[in-house]
Amino acid sequence: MAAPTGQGAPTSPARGRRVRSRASHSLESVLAGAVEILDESGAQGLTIRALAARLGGGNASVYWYVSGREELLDLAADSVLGGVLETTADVGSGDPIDDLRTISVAMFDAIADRPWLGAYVLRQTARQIHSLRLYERIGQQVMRLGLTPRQTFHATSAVVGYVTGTAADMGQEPPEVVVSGAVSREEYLAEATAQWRALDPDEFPYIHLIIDEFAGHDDRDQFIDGLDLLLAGLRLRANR
Amino acid sequence: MAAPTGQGAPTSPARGRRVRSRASHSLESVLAGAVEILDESGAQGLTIRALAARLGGGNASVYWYVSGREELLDLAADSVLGGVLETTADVGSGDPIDDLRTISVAMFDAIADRPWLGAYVLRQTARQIHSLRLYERIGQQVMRLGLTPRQTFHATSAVVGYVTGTAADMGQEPPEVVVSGAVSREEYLAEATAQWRALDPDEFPYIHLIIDEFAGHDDRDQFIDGLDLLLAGLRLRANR
DNA sequence: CGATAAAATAGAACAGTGTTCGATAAATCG
DNA sequence: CGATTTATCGAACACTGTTCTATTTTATCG
Repeated sequence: MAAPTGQGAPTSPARGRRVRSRASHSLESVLAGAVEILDESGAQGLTIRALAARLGGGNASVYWYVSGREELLDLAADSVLGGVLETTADVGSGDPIDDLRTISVAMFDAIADRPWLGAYVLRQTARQIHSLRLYERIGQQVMRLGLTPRQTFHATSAVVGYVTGTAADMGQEPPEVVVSGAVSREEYLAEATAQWRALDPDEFPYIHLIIDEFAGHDDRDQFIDGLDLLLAGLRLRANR
Repeated sequence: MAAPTGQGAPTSPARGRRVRSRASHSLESVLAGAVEILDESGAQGLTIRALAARLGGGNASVYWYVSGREELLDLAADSVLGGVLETTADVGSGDPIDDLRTISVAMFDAIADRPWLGAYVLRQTARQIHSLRLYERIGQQVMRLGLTPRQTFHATSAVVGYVTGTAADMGQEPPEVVVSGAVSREEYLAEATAQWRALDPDEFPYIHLIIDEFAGHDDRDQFIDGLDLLLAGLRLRANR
């Protein structure tokens, strides 16, 4: 009745001399298939039926490994974050704020080109074990700054909030016309900036000041620049 | 469900006086109804049928005012942000960073108790006029710091990213069991912290350091504390 | 071994969704 | 008044997540 939603790998299915008349999955293969679909066609493209078809089985089989679509998305996001955990496994021996920066950038990179990820990352740590560990790892760097528990908690939340918020914003699912390929990404951006240029300069001085920057900006640079603002403020507080 | 008047004989033109046999809407009433439903039952509760029923008309009528559900959500979110725009109308004559703080907090307050808002705010400025103006207003405060266009753009994006990211995170739609009322919010939180407390202290020192803070924390305080970190870093850069 | 229980798989059906279509009523205007 | 535009609405379509039940495969154990 209860599906093994936590971590347990179902007993190995890979053996058998007889030809299978039924498909055979595992939590890992289900999540891998989900991530594939998500990467290809976004969160909207991940339907239970599409996933079942990719796995070569029936729809209902997915529900053996996952309680529903929501948990599927949470776990798929969490599985990707496992990669970030590995990438940053050895971080933690340098300057605390430098280490914080390293982890944050790694996290950003993971989310940046996965538009679907932002919305499901660090949502339900009860079922997202990798997310929890990543949160812990970030918190540990902040701990080394010697602040109070309260300050440590707030600073960690601020960093996580900035990273996920900015990454989610930048990795936003493009409109369907772009996904479908009817309009190229460049055309779409050109039209957006054109619309901004048409705004009244007296009413929108800021937009007009930064429009050229916007038109040719790099998301990653922008993210890191903002992150450094936050970390500068944090360093200031730590040295007080 | 039924039409307000005279559903029995739709085509009968009632002798002396005309009887309205059809509902009549407007974009404003459609968005207002949408916001009502969103406030009551979250993004998942906003279905076209539920909205049409509240407006007392047919489903298809909604599509006269809005291209689809996606645009409906974008516009509903934008209409709420109009309130923030009014609240902060007179901001802009004090210390730039203080003003930035004021606007950010106003924006946070608007999103905080509207779990659905976070995901749709500042998404499609092409159709979200209030969002665009709010973005402009934030940018104008940053402009006053006398940074380069590039720095101004990055700093503005950082503030917006932090505010929306943190607010969206904090205003997350609670699990269905909480929404439905099967489990109270306190019980849910108690269970979550209990699960954290059960973690190995050697492996999760950070979690154990902050668990008491987490259990009794106030979202708003936490948000403002983190915001001040970011603004401190910004002030540092401005004075350089 | 073989029987019995448990773990997995899958087809079909259910209730609900966003959206489109065509008909039609109401408002507008010459 | 008639003609045209604006707005409303029921019905239908294609698709969704999910559940039910039956069935197959694997593990357990006397």
